[in-house]
Amino acid sequence: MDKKDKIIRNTDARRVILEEIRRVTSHPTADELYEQVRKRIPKVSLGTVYRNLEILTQNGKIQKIEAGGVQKRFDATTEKHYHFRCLRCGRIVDLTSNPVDEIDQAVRKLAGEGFSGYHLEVQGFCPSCRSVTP
Amino acid sequence: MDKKDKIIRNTDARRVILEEIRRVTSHPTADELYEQVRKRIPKVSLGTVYRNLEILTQNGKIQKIEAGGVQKRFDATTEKHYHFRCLRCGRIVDLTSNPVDEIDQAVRKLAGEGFSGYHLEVQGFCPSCRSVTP
DNA sequence: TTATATGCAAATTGTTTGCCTAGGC
DNA sequence: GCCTAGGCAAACAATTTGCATATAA
Repeated sequence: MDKKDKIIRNTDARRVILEEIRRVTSHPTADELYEQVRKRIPKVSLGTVYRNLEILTQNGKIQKIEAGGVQKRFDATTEKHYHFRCLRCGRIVDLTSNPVDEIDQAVRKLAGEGFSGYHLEVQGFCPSCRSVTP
Repeated sequence: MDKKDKIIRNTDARRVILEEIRRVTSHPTADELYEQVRKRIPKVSLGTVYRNLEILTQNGKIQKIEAGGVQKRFDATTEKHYHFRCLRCGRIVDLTSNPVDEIDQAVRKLAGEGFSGYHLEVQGFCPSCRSVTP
């Protein structure tokens, strides 16, 4: 039996976590959710919340907002450009091709003028990671 | 004297950190830089690297790639949409207006087809944070 | 000389994991 | 009954901070 065929049980904690995240539009953090869930299941643990958020994400029920990655990275280039992050090795490369203005315009159309900047991160597998076993 | 007028000294550590980050295009993490800097200033400390990266970022000499934020956030909406993150309070709101396809297209033009997804995060101050003291 | 910067270590913060028990199917 | 999930606490990883000393200006 494949690892992905593991049976996903329908537990209280899991159901309540999903309900609570669906109740709000605030994009809660793990421990904001923990606080909410605790009102309904007082003995739930933070570990359970993290484990279930991970599982729900794997199953496409929710999404983890995960631009960024674990460690912060630094960039000597301060001009506008975009980033490609490899989902396997974590490497970041610059995307410097031309549609900068195009994206700029679309973002402006989307967000108005009340913003100070934006960050576009394209994700996928970099060439060297694409050539190894999945 | 304003806090921002603090005199920035020209120290060895600071200069070497900046040189090292400029020497590469790999968007190093703090401890990758620490390893590099250590080759030239063996007794440098990781704390110094972090402190200087922060200062260099404040001064616009480098940029911290900081989509994300410290804690991960979760989203019950799995359809494509974008996020606005308030730089003061950290709140995230969805940007769901229409130029989704426009941005999609521009990203495709930018990155080709070899990607699995992307994340657009617009940053600024949200209305309630805009109305309090800077 | 004096305020800024550093080294070092300890503290914090966010997240993950091991282990043993509970509970869904 | 078996195997996935949960609780709890300890382990981890990344980053920040306090404090005494060093150093640029």
